Order: sequence, then structure tokens, then C-alpha cells
Amino acid sequence: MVKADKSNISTKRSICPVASTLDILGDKWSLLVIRDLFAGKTTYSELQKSPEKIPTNILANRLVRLTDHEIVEKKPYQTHPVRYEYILTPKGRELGPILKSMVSWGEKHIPGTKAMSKKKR
Amino acid sequence: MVKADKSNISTKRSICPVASTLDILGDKWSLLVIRDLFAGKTTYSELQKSPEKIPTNILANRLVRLTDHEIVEKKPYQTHPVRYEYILTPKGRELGPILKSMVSWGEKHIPGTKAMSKKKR
DNA sequence: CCCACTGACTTGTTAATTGCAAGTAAGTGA
DNA sequence: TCACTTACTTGCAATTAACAAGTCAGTGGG
Repeated sequence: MVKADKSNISTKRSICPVASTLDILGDKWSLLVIRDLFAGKTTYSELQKSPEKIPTNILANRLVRLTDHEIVEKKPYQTHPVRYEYILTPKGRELGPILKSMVSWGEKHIPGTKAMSKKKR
Repeated sequence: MVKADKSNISTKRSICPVASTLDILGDKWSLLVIRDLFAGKTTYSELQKSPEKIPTNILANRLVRLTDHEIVEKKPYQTHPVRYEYILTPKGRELGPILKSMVSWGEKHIPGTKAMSKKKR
């Protein structure tokens, strides 16, 4: 079990929505996990296989953080053996515009970047 | 002078525009500084006065990072004494949509947040 | 001239996070 | 029984961030 993490509890630096959003998602990995879930990945091992090679303990930590914030939901999709799937909640799916604007900005301003073809659904 | 920082040089984790954007802006403070510049603040001391109370060494570090990435430009606006202003470059101003989508998401999903009235210009 | 004060940072130190390598535990398939 | 997969944990070393204090140029007042 991943140990208690202050960042799990709601500690807002200010009432600013940008600051509060960054309190939840302001790190190098969280939005990448969300990007992958948008891209259709659902399991822990699929998430680990992304090209950015997220360290496994960080992935575990981010998944609990995101589920604490109800951005992601973890549910078993089979028993024997138990296997879990991670899916975006409606709240999580509404992060789409943030991701989309990052894709636009990145493609336009960072040479060598290329967005993947959009997944339907 | 702030010492050399690996994060200043371009180290892309992947060709994904989201990952690359996060390589530059994926932390708790960078986008907050940019928010303030959008809000019309221009000097180091004004940036320090924001309600989130950014540590002074971090502010200095983020400003060099952002100027290295040509998101922010630093220029003296007076001599005797020398005083600097930090302004967004066109590239930096194009981060507006990212900030805007964070405001929307934050206001909708994080209770107790409230965006400031939009500054003209 | 001396002193207090401001703006813009820098330095030192401690605390918190990351990143990496390895290890664990349940279950399957050969 | 053995090797293999999924889904994590654990233990450290290495980075980063946070906090407090200090620096340095310049200004304005007495």
C-alpha cells in the first residue's frame, strides 16, 4: 500500500482555480497518466509501457492520488486472478480541453513533437 | 546567478507534445508565474506578492527557465537603479488556452475556487 | 555623511520528492 | 515444479523544493 501522502488531502494554496488545479495536477506525470487513459489504456501494465517510462512507484502513487481526487476510478474487471482497470470519471474526462490545448501548444512551439492520431470514443 | 540547471536544456522524454510541454511547465509554480504575467504583473517583487507565496529562489529559478524557453522576456525598463520587467513573449501568450481551460476545470470541480475578474489586454 | 529602505536576487541548510533497482504475492500455463 | 505475468512495495541515493537569512546597488531623508 502506498503510504499517506499530504498531496492526497485537499490543501489549497489559494482560491485561484489555476493554483488549485496545479495542486492536483501540477507535476511531470499526472497529466501523462490521464493522457494515456484518454488514449484508451486501462491497466497498470499498459500505463507502464508508455514511452516516457514512468517509474512504477510513481505510477502507483499518481493512481491513488487521482482516484482520491475522483479523476480516475479503479475497478476490478475480473477475479481469478484479480485484474484492475483504471478509467476516467466524468470529472477526469473533462480534463480533455487542458490536454488538447497542451497538444496544440506543444506541436506549435516544441520542435520534434508529434501528436498521435486521435482515438475515437 | 542561478546555477546551471539540467531542466533548462531541452531534454524531451518523448516526442509527445503533452510530455514535452510538461517537461517545460510540469511543476507547481511555472504556470502560476505565467498566470501572474497574464494578469498584468511585471516585476519580480510583484510576482512575489501573489497569494501563493512562491519562495524567492524558486521564483528566480522559474524565471530563468521560462526565459531560456523564450516564454518570458526579461528587460530593464530603467537604469539608476536598474529595474527589470518580465513580459510574456508571443510564445508565452499562446499559453492562454491552457490557463483558460484550467480556470474552467478548477472552477467547476474544485469547491471554493474563484477566478479573478479578467484583466483587459 | 550616515541610516533606513526597496528591489532583485543569492546562499546555506533542512525537508520532501523522485528515480532506480530489486523484491513480493497471487495466479496461470506447460 | 518452474517460469512467467500483473500489480504493486520497499529501500536508498539523488534531485528539488522550502525556509530563513544575507547581499548588493541605489535612493531619500536628516
